[in-house]
Amino acid sequence: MFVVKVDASASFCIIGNMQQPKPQTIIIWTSLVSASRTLLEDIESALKKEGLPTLGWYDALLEIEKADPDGIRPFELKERLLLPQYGTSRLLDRIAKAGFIDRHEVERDGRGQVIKVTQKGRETRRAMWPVYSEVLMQSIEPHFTPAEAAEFTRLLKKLT
Amino acid sequence: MFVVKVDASASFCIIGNMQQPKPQTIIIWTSLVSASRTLLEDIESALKKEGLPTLGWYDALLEIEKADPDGIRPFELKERLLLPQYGTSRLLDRIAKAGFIDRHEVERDGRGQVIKVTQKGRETRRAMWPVYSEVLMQSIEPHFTPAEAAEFTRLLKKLT
DNA sequence: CCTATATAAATGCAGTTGCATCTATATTGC
DNA sequence: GCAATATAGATGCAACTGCATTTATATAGG
Repeated sequence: MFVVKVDASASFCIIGNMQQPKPQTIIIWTSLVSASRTLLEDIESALKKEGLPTLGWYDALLEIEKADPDGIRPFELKERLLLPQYGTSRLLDRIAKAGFIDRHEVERDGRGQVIKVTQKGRETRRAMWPVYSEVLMQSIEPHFTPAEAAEFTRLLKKLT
Repeated sequence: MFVVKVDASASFCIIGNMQQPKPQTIIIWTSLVSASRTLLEDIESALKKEGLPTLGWYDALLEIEKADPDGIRPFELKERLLLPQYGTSRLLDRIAKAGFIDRHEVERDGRGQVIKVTQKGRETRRAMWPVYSEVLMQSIEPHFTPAEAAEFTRLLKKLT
């Protein structure tokens, strides 16, 4: 469930002499959420239209692929994707069921496993990129001059 | 499932002579998602810590409250919150079960209903605002001068 | 060596979402 | 007035998420 609305008008929000956010702050917040939500939905819907997996799978496949040829441990993947442990475990279940990764036992640690991407996984991720990047290009690039893009990047990074 | 990773390096992404996004575009995208995701999580976790409902409820309660005293139809709410019809229907179920809204029959249309906020709903939304706005202030305001905030707003709005 | 604790990963359960469909009432065109 | 269609809203089902707990193995301390 996403946020779109914030109302800071006096009648709805001012309580005693509590410090209030500046109007600009609220505009930044709502525009930020609405921009990322829209982009996200556009990308997911383009992928779905092509019968391709979701962005979550893309991210996971990319990280696993980057770890080639050694493979990657689920606990490492979880840190790189900023996912909870159980989320990673189940995501890997689904990706494995689709045949995009293999799970291998690991030498020195009987608790663990090593994940490696399959050829099919590589090809699928590769097929996703043009769809994914197309939406990014169409939705972002027309709006900014190079100078604006640089400034935008600088400002966005302050939030992270 | 959220996106954090995009890789546009040649080895992973260049396919034939396909047009590629500029590096800046990808940085904008990833920073945007990661900033809004972080903020969202911070706000949700602050609300949860206080035993308050989620942001989705906040938005809905606010819109319903703004429609006082006439109330609002679910199909109007759905448009204002940009939620799917079934999502709205179920969100209202849950909010009603918590006693934050009442559903009334509507005069001229036997299919429909009118939603009105209850006193308890009003109080709950009011209690959420300080928690919500506190995170916004702390996470956003320290990073920007007024001029930067204005420029950031301008750039963000281009994406919507 | 053996118990206590820490780490890797899986899982049961409840809540939420997306999708498709269904029910009920309204509106339109004949 | 009546059939066809449109609109308001609910719901069954499958997939996904968060939370808490569980299983299995590793490591540390005595």
